Amino acid sequence: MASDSAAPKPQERVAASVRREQILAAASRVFGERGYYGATTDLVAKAAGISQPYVVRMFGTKENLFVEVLDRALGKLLVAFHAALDEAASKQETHDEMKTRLGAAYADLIGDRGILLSLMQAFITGHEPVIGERARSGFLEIYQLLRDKADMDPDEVVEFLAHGMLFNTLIAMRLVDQLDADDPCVPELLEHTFRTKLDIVVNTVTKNDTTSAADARKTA
Amino acid sequence: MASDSAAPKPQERVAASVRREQILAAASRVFGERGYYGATTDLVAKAAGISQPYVVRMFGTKENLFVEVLDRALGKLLVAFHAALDEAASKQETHDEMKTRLGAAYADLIGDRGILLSLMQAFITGHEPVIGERARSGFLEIYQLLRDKADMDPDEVVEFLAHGMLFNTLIAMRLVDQLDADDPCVPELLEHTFRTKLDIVVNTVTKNDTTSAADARKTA
DNA sequence: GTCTATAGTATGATAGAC
DNA sequence: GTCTATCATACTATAGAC
Repeated sequence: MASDSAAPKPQERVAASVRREQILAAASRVFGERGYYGATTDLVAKAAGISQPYVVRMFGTKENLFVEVLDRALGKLLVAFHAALDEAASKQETHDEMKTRLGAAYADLIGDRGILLSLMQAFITGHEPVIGERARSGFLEIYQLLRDKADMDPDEVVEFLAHGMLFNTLIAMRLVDQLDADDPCVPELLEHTFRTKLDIVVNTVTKNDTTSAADARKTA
Repeated sequence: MASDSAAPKPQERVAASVRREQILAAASRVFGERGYYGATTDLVAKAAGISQPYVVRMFGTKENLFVEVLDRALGKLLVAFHAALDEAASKQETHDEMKTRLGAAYADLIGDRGILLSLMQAFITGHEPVIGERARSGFLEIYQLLRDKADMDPDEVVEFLAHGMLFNTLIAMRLVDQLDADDPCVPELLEHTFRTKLDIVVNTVTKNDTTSAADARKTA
């Protein structure tokens, strides 16, 4: 109800590196919601509170902006997994404890819908030469990290990734927000997928949820 | 190399029901590749070999066309699963044999990239009121079919769905086409995901692959 | 570091002919 | 059943001022 508070018009001069991150965060939400083709540089600009030509000026092309959004998401994911593994190692946790920790790190990261959805959008854009290539190499990087640094065997990694993809889908579909639905299947499916009580699921998933991309559209 | 053979200009009068199916098939490919926002009615028209206003005339709005594409995909999926279950029942197969049969039916269906990708695009568009609602109810229908008619317990269903989502992602990402890549992880990941030898995977996945959406774009 | 103005193109949908 | 013509809007990217 707080008017258009999500995208305050800065209009002040800000260090390029700061502005860069603001734009990337806004672009994650817009690309996540509308996909590579459907997102517009103007929507990104509005979500970031700056002018459209400035977005283009800073990133050159829409394709390049998307690739940078993807790199940022993959980077955060790799950093989170490395941190979780280091933590598990330092505490001499068991293999299963480490896997739980990895799952928690993942759930925490994709609590940011922009990150989650822009990753999914990248995977679904595999036919674009530049984006597809980066998506594939990023996915393989994660596979290798889990197999080598987390010491999982291939079947274990596949299991882990498969559940991650189902997480992604349920959150993207917004089934998590449908708990009040009349269908008793919804809580059943969610509890069995997330293997934990529902209130924890909802808290984790809803925590970082931002709606700036939608705000920008309404404001437009 | 066969020029633009994929989208022959019909120009003849054809029964509306036939034209309808042609447009839906073309729209599946276009929406699958470019998403709901990024697809255009003109691209759909070109892929179907008819004029853009005729697409709008027949389906009213782009949103309605997308919903019909989604319904068609969900319908095919449900029919395929029901048929697989009936077949398994008539042959008095074991629970595990039935699950294998379901997996095969799924792999066969998503050999059509248009179906696979437009389903994924629908899931990722959960924030659109009409599309999101249909995507959620369709997903729940599949969940219930597996749990009740296939007699799986919730954890089994989740396991089945999770692997399906990983299938989807790997195919969408076009990792399957990257077997010649220098990275030995690719075949390893694919073999463990699809739990079968690679040549079977590739044959199944590549079988129905059409490129008409891409053709339409080049022709434009 | 950031803007306004704008060029050139593409968009969804309607009107109306055949 | 299918088209051409067209309106009003929106797109990416560039030019150039401050």
